[in-house]
Amino acid sequence: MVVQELTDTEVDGIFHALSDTTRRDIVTRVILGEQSISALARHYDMSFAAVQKHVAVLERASLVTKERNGREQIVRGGMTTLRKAARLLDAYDEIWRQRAEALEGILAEGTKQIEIEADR
Amino acid sequence: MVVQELTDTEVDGIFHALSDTTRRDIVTRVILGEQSISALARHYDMSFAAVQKHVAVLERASLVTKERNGREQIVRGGMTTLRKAARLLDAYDEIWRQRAEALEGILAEGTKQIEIEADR
DNA sequence: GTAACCTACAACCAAATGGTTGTACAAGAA
DNA sequence: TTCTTGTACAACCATTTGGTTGTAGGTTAC
Repeated sequence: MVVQELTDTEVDGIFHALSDTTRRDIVTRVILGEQSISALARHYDMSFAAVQKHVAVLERASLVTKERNGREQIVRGGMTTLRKAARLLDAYDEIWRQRAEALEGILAEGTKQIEIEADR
Repeated sequence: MVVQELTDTEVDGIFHALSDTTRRDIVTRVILGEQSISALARHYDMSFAAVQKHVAVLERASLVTKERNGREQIVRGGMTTLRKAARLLDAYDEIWRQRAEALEGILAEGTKQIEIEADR
């Protein structure tokens, strides 16, 4: 499925980035208000370096951006990417509904036998 | 963030399951029409066992269900879980919009200085 | 019956993941 | 200047991941 100018690899990265509770929590915090990495790190029971790595994963997926401000690195939310992921999942729902409608149509016809992509 | 009767571990599993191109493709195929595992396997350049493992990952995340029919194992889409994931991502967008509105309100006030969860 | 097919599962492997500690360096504060 | 803070990055480690092959058992077809 091709949706919204995102490559498969990019989508892989987005969902991988979101597959960790700590990283999702970081996303929540930065969209509520940008934070320095060390400010973020104080919230978690792990080393600064570990949090730094989590932020790097999110940054690679364009879910957050970093911007240096003096000695601090400010992390902000990359909402467009998050929205793209949301719309991607909506697309599955869309396919599902279309298929449901198609099936209703077939049942309404009653006579024709249509094999839907059986492929076996 | 707590959303929709899903534990952190479950959400981890859902996003992890979706972080692989082959697995997303399997989801697409089964919501278009349920398929046996071997029928799915023919589409990919990897062993049957590898596809079996991918299906197992999706099943653990409740993104698909399996039902035996004779010697075949029929894979179907678990759309409710997919919808929950979509709504979860929508929730981030919701937070983002609320925050944007709050910031507008602050700017409109003009006089007060409000520190939003700076935490440093 | 035998043969072919579909599935399950174990064992194995290389690579990636998620954490750690340690070192180094720049920017602010005292 | 010196001290502290914030960051970057390398090295290391245990575990997980994503693939393989091989073996075994249950169905269906002939």
